[in-house]
Amino acid sequence: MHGDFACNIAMALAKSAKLNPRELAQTIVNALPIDAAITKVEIAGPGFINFFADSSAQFQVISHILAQGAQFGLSTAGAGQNVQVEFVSANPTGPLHVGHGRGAAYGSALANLLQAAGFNVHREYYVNDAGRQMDILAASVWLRYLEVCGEAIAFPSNGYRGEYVRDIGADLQQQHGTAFLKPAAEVFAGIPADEPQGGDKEDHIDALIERVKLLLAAEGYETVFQAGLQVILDDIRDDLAEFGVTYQEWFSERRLMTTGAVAEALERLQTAGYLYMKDGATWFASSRLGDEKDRVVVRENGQTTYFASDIAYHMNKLDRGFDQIINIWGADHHGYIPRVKAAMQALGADPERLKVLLVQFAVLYRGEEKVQMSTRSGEFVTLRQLRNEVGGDAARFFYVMRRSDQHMDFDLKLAASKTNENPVYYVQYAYARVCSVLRQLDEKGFSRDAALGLASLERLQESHETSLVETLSRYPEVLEKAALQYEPHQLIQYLRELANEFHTYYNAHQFLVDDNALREARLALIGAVKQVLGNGLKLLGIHTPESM
RNA sequence: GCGCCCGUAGCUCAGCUGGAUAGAGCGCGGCCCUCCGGAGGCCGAGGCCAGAGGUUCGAAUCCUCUCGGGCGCGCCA
Repeated sequence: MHGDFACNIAMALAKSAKLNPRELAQTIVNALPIDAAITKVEIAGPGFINFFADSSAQFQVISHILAQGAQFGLSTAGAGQNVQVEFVSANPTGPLHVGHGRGAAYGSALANLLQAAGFNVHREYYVNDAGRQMDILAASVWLRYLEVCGEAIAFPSNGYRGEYVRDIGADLQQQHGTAFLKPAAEVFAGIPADEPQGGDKEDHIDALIERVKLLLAAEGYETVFQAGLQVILDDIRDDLAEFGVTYQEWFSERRLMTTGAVAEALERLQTAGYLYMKDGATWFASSRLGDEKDRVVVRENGQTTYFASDIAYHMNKLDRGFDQIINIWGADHHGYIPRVKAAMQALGADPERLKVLLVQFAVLYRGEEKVQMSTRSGEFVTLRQLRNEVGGDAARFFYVMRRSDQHMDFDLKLAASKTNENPVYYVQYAYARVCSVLRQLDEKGFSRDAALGLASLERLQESHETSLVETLSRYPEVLEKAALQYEPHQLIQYLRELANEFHTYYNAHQFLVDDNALREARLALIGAVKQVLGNGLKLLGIHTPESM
């Protein structure tokens, strides 16, 4: 602010010292040792102590940045702790939509940040490939398949109606011909009416699922099920990869069930005395551990619940020895946190090891107009459409630009625009501009002498230059703070600030001057700017174009 | 009804483990070198930080209440 470093200790201690803050500050200043790196100490305002650093000490950061390159800014704050970051984890029942996009951009940026801060990061996607929703998908695929085979189907109102389901049904027909064909009359015989016919859509679809399983038998059902799962999961994987989001592991919920992990988790809860029977179901006494009420883990029909899988999943995470477990969830799941923490506690683990970060939904706009979305009718904007419309860089930038735990308005028109209204290009342009200047070197017949630049840094006496150096030197602390507070948007704020200072400098001074020492010093400075912009953008998963 | 989150410039948002004159982008009104890329820069107008109390030397920041908005309260996932 007012000094290179500021200190408020005099005000904080004024009361217990029974002195007024400025007097106390003076006493402290008088007692300070002399240090060559500090040129001046001042008392200001209500009692702040401001320290001014020697400029040559400040300039050293340029040499550090250029020497360390991509390593500059990395810290060891994480001390090699193992952190698992689980994010997106959308049900594989359809393509990712824009809501998942925010979790993807945020989770991926956060994971990169944590890694840069010295944590050992494990990125994971939890695949909900078990449960009723997947059965509904399998049934939907099969019904579309029957349509392709020529059967007349009244498609259930609660089924997955998206086009992609038709495609999967058609593929199934291509690969297996009529192997799974059954007459429509047989499929629907005795099934309770669907909602449009005055029935209950849930009863209707559940009965259909039972019928599909019966008619296809276990093996046939598995084929249809896998056809749907694999196509959709591959699509999600490709989609995320194109968005710059990759994982160390895709963790299957089904695997938890088939390996007996769910049963084992329930046994452990049983042994610990947290399970009881009521109304034919098995309940977990989560209310004893801070939850609002107890939760069912085994349904009356003998099926375990999603929550039971999640208990097993978190037990598995604990067993894998992660020091920190980070779950990134949609904000609509916030009520779910206490029961998961309760489960961890019941399993004998410290619930503090789990950190749940909530991502609020983004509301889409095209200019003034709100984009309506509805999952049930299959009318939603997919992440892929978003990327096609605005580009991956703009999408990531916009998603991460705001605090993740706050609602955001996402203006597609603005994100897609290639004008100065769009903040994405602002930062990239600064990077490209430095590249452009460096290209100009040759054209102007200058040759590079990096050593001369580093030896001439004290020539950088313009106010633009000293403040740019100050901003560059802040990068490591910004990075570390953004990581430890799980707030990538702090990094974006910083990069915008750095880009702004660079653009201002660019407009105020010529870099390619005839004075060799000054020119090289300036090139060293803007080279450092380029490096820091590049390091930051890379962590955010945004490209660094050399020209635009 | 109960619980969680949020109300900061015309708009979108930073700032929130208390600190100096509350910031940025867009929009709006002026302006910018025959010179490295004008996707840039400079200047200006624009605020009772939703409202009311409280704690404190000091509150946008912490506490309480009111008003306004979002979300959650399944043997769904």
